[in-house]
Formats: sequence, structure tokens, C-alpha cells
Amino acid sequence: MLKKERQAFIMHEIDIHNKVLSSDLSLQLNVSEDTIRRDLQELDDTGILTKVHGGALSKSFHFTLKNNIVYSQSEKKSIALKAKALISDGMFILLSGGTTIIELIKSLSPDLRATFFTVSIPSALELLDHPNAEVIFIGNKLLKNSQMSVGAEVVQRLSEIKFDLCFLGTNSIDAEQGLTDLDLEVIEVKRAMIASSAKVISLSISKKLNTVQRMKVCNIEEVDILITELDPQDHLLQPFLAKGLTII
Amino acid sequence: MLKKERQAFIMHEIDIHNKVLSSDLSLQLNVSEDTIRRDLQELDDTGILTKVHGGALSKSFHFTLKNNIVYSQSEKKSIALKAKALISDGMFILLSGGTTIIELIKSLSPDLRATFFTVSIPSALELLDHPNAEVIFIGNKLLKNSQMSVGAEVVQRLSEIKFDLCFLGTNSIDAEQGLTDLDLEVIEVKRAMIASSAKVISLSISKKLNTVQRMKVCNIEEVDILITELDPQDHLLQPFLAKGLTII
DNA sequence: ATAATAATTGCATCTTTGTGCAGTTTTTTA
DNA sequence: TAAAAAACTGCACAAAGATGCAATTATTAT
Repeated sequence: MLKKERQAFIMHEIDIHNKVLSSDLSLQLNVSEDTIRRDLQELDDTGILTKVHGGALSKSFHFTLKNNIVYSQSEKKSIALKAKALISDGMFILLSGGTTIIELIKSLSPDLRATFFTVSIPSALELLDHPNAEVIFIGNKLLKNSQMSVGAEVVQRLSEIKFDLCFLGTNSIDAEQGLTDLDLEVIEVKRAMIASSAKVISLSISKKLNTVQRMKVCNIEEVDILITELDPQDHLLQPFLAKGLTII
Repeated sequence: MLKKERQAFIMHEIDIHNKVLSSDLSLQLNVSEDTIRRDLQELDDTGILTKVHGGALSKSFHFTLKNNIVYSQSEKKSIALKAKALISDGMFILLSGGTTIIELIKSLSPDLRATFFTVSIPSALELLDHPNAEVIFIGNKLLKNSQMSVGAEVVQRLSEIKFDLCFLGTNSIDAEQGLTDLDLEVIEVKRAMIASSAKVISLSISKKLNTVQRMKVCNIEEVDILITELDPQDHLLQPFLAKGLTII
């Protein structure tokens, strides 16, 4: 294969995915990573992509990244690590949206082979970066703000599948009021998610504990496991323990 | 064999494969690689191919690489503007993935009120930025590379809805071979998209015209309208006109 | 037709380019 | 902060390219 061909392939990949990994390209094109790095350097020199540690980004993507630098919160990372331990090979796992869930996906071992279902586009995109995850998006009408699908069609599809684990990036959780949320359509979907799952796990940073929104999703008893960044002995968690939840 | 004959053969190979290797040509034409190199140099001087280390590339191929960002973008914009004119309020519109489709979505008037269906995540995300579009994602298993959903479930859902317009960002379109693509699962979905739509519109930048991939999606007659950045009188488009397509 | 001239081609030689590898340094991650 | 991943550097070697030269082939003029 000609060098220019290889570089055209790299640009093609960049067009599609907005990013490339040196390691992937090395495998796909059957040349050493050094060669890929040299190609990326050349392409960067001509200015049509931006080389970064590990690979390269499209010019436009790099621009957007620079404009919203996200400091990924250490609390969410700590929650993600605890949640990860519950997942094993072969499971059917249902994921909601939310930054905590994104952290969980990022922290997954690349070797994990499981089937992930989600109704959230950001979660789906993050899952697609995982080399061995089977990703299934339950689609229908999309909400503009939350970028998740809602509606009867979604509820129906969810009811047809039995999931091992359901991870909810929870907005508001309270020992008395249970899970609550803002949007009627979101609530319907969350209820369906909970109903179809053997174990429901709520991921909540501590400041979301004991907060209540307008509309009820379900009672606290429907949640099996609550994961926060706090120590399980923390006094904030005692009401949930009393309700029979497992705290991690 | 005359020099001109040899060079004609080289150009023929370039037309078919978009590239040639000096070593291959040397064997096929039974002359030394030096001679081939001199031929390629001459052809490069006249500007009808681009000589590179190891062989030569077709102009269009090289063009793609060199001007990836700026130029092909403007072609796609021109296509998007022509396509936009076909859309009006209240329509049910089905969109594939691809950068040309993204351009189309970006160019839509903010006042337009229509319902958009898609199987492509990038298209869905772009649609969500439109203030008045109703966005419906037909979800199922997601392909890692193309970020689109595939599978029987998708085909089934598509078959249940009747769309006014279907815009396909076409990979390969040929007057004789029709639409072709690389991936079996993608083909199944595209077929279902075409079957459920009153009008099928193919958006193709000119360099995708008269190219063929491994697997057939449908005959050219199934496509109603072909939109390119070229003038409808362009000779490249005559074969499609002859097949009864509307050219814009 | 044929000699003179010009163009084409292959080969030998030297130069440049492309690629992988080993050792070291930098960056990222746990 | 230590271990792992990625990057960089210099080097070796193979592949491809350039160039001058001689042999062959084609073209032109007489």
C-alpha cells in the first residue's frame, strides 16, 4: 500500500469518527505505530488534522474540545470505579444517561465482553468507543435537552427484554420520596427500565441525596443498590440503609 | 508496444483503480521500472495523474487527500442547498448518515417544522440542534464504525412507516450497477429505507459517481432524484438521465 | 532506400525515501 | 507516585528514484 493511500485512509477515518488511535490504525493498516505516528505528524504539518497523544483529532473536533474543557469530577470517578465491580462478562446491562454513567463507561476494562442497552445518545457514543461492547440503542422520539429517547415505543421495547443490571445516573433520590424527576416522558422510560431489570443500581453523588423533584419515578424499595462517593458509614446514608438498600 | 499505448494503458488502470504501482506496471507491460517511472513523470507533467513514491494516484484521489477539509466541504454545501429545496413543512423525512447529510441538516431553515427519522447517530445529534425538528431515532444494534443502527428490528420499524422523502448520503452510485455498499447489515437497512419512501433522493459528490462497491443495494431505477454539485448538463450525469432519474 | 538524427529503453551507480526496531524519555493512568 | 502506554531518537536496511551512458529503435531528409 502506498504511503499516500494510507494517509488518505487515515483522513477518511478522521472524517467519520473525528478521531483516530495510533494503535487502531497500526492494526488496520498493518504497519508499525511509528509509521502511523510519522503519517500523523505529516498530516498535522499540512494542517488537516491535529495530532495528540495516542492518535489524532479532526480540526473541528479539537476546536470544540478546547472550548469546553471538562474537569471530570473525582467524585464521579470514584463512583464509577465502585459500580464497575458489579459488571461481569456476558451480562445484559441497561444504562441511563448522565455524566456519572459516562464515567462508568470510560472506566470499563477493554476486555469486558457484555451487551449494553441504552436510551441515551451520549452513553451510546461512549459505549461505541469500547472495543468489545455490543451496543444496542433503544430508539424513538429524542428529547432535545437530554438527548435520550422516550415514548411508548421505548417502554414497549424495554418491557420485552430482561436485563441483569440497570444503572441509573440519578438526579434526585430521597429515602422517603424515592426516585423523582422533572419530565413526564423521562419518568415513563425510567419506570420501564426499572421494571425490566433484575438489579437496579442508582449512582448518585452525595449532593443529589435527599433531594426531590416534581414527579415520582418509583419508591426507594425498587432500588437495590445505592452507590455514592461517600463511605457507607456516613450518616447521610443511614436512612437508605434503614430502607434495606445495599450501600457501596 | 508504443509509448503512447503504454501510457494509455496506465491511464486506464488509474481510471479503474485510482492508483498504480510502478512494480505492477513493469511486470504487466514488460518494460523496466525506469521506463514506467518516466511515463508516470510525463503523465504527471501533463497533469492527468499524481506521481507518488511507489507509483501514482488519480488526480481526484490525491485531491481528496490534499484538500479534504476545504474543498469537498463546499461541494457538499452546494449539494445540501439543492436538497433543502425539496423539503417542506409537515413532511416525514428519512435520513441516512454521512457528511453530506450532516451538511443538509445544518443548512435547514430554523423555521422548518418537519418530522425527521434517522438510523445514524451523527445525523440525530445534528437534528437535535434544530429548534423545530421532531427527531426520531430508529434504534437497535449499533455499528462501531458507521455509528448507525442495523438489524431486523430496524428493518421492521422502517417498514411500518411511510416516508415522504428519503435522503441517502450515497457511497457509490453507478448508472449500470445502481447503489452499492460494503456492509451486508448496512445494505439491509438501506433497502428498507428505500422501500418505505415515496421519493428516494441520492446525494453524491461527483467523485462518488460511477464507483462500485462489493454489494448491491438496489437498481438505479429505485432512485428518483440524484443531486450532485455538478451542472445537470455535465457529461458525467448523462448515463443517469438516460435511466430516467431527475438530476438537480 | 539509406544515412543521419532523434527518441526510447535498460542498466549500473549513487541518492533519497520509507519503515521497523531498540533504547530512552515523556505522558497518562491507577 | 509507580507502573504502563505512548512518543521520540538514532540507526540500519530495504525499496524506490534519479541520472548518465550505451544500445536499440523510430523518424526524417535526401
